[in-house]
Amino acid sequence: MSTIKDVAKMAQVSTTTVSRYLNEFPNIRPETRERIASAISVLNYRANVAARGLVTKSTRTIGVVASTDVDDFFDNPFFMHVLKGISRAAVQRRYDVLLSTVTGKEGELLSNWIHGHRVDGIVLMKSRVDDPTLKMFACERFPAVLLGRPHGNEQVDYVDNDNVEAALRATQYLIELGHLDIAFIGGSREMVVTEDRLKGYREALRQAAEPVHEEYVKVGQYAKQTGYDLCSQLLRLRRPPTAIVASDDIIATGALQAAHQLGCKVPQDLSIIGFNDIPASEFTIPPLSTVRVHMERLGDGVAQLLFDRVQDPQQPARHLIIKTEIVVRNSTTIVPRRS
Amino acid sequence: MSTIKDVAKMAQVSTTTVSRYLNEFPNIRPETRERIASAISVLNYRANVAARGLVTKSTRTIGVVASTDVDDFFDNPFFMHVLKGISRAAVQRRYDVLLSTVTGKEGELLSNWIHGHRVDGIVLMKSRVDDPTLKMFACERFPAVLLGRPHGNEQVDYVDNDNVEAALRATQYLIELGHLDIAFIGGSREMVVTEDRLKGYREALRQAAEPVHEEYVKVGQYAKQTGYDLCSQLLRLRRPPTAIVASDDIIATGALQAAHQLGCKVPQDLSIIGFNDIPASEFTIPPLSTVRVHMERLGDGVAQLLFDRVQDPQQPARHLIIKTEIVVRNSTTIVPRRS
DNA sequence: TTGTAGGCGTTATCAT
DNA sequence: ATGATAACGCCTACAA
Repeated sequence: MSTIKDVAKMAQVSTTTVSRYLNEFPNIRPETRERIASAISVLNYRANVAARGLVTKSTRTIGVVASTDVDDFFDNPFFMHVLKGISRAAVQRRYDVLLSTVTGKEGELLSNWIHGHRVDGIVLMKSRVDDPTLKMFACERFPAVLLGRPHGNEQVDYVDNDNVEAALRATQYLIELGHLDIAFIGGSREMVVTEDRLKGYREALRQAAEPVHEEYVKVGQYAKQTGYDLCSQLLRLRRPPTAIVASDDIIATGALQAAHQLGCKVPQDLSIIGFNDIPASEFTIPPLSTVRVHMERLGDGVAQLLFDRVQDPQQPARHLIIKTEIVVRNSTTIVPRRS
Repeated sequence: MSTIKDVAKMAQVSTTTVSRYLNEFPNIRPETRERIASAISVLNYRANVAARGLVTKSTRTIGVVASTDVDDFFDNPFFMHVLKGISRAAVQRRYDVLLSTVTGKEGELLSNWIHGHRVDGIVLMKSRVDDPTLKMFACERFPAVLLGRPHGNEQVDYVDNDNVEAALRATQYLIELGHLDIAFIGGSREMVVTEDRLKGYREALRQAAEPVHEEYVKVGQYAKQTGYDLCSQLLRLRRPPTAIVASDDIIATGALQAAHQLGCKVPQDLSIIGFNDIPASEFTIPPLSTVRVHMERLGDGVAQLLFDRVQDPQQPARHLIIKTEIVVRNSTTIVPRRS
């Protein structure tokens, strides 16, 4: 493995000049430039990232940390699409992406990355209601962007959907179809996104002057199994709901399966609307009505904000809200006659 | 940001001792140990990765490069599940994962990562039939593992499915159902995986003494659109096939859609079998028969081989073949009567 | 058990 | 337009 010294020696110049060449300084004689270029190509030289980072204090790397269970992360197309947006944006700017999923001790990971100068900035995926890591960022003044929104009014950059509004509209849509017994199933209430969507759901009911039946509100994890379990429970209720708002397509998918197995026909007996519009939603049985959240745009936005902040760490916090829209497919219809 | 010197000063010891503490050397007086520990915690110190890497020549990072289109990568659950396996294995060993998707100039990326000492080892996802990057690894003797298999007999570690065998069995299964007009649709023939599965398909036909109709063999990209397009083409043939082997569930999904739109009933009019058994395959209309490839195990295997090689770069090349199995759902049935 | 000093490969500061 | 030299923060002989 050759170093800058080897190149300098072969090109018969000082390491300084080689360094200048590498960093595209203007004032180098074309002749010297030539010699350096050919030396580099002969030696197949590439700058040592560690050495460079040590002095420049920059890594040209951004970290992406998903504070979720590994399965919930990789199995959920939502995250993968956001990740795609981030990755694409990073490649464009010639940055690398460091990826990590940790549950529990994300604090330690972040400490290592931040204080260990491992990354120039961090994307934090999914915020919890009471997120200690968020406080870290605030204290550290380290470039970071949140996917989702903070629960309090912390000064962090973030990109989020209009979740409250979206859930409100989704529920209203069901109400307009004549549904009154509408249930809500979601992931952990520790996630802000769950709270927000639940809030929109409640608000729609309130505006329609309908009561919220607490046995209609159930949560678990952001996984298919949760959808399956909760839907089963709902359908076994004395008075089962005629419609369900699922706070994630993955969950809706599980609900679909449960309904099917319990002989409950969707949408005739039960309407289901999901969230995200993952590709699979188009192919479920029946195709799933859902709230489209523009996953890649979220990723783009997150990357955009992050790189801006890396460049100017002092600027005031910025927020980006991506509008959603309801996609009506075949899992929702007008309310059935009560038997 | 504090350095090892700050810690040393505060703990009233030399940096050497602190370094020893960090690297868990045995001979440190409990008393000193205490002082160092508390200094670290007060200063919230973490070792600078660049500085450490500069001297140790290790990064505790593995690189994952997908030499595919960004969309084909992130949209395909196959890759995401493999990535999950890798990520999990890396976390266990306290390694970080650097992720990159590049099309075209993967050579430059790999050069930078390898010669720039950016990673300790590399996972290369998907091998092309004539892959120059593979030759690079061979020359560089850099720790690397291939997901898929090399086309020639290059000396590289790799993990792969028994693709030829699997496609053979899948096709045989269709033949046993009475099908004779069996088509094959797949991704690019530049990928070894496509060639292997095509080979198994041909072999099954050969063993059954059936001719291979070349108009029944069609390829495109590993994307849903390809499945849609190719299936449409096949169904418009003078004599359309009664069954299709799709070399990826994503492609099969597109085929399903095309059949549906053209009024061709699956499986009554057309049997389709896919590859991979992605989660969505269970929920397509109808649920997809497919070849299960144990995606996460592939990821585990890749990581296992890679870390072994990082530890001992000299050992001879190893290969891991993960057995597949056919999962029969509802997209395949006995051959229909020819009208 | 602990400390001193040199070096890892690069960039930055001053010179020339 | 180019060089000499001193950091950057850590580890590792070697010494005590």
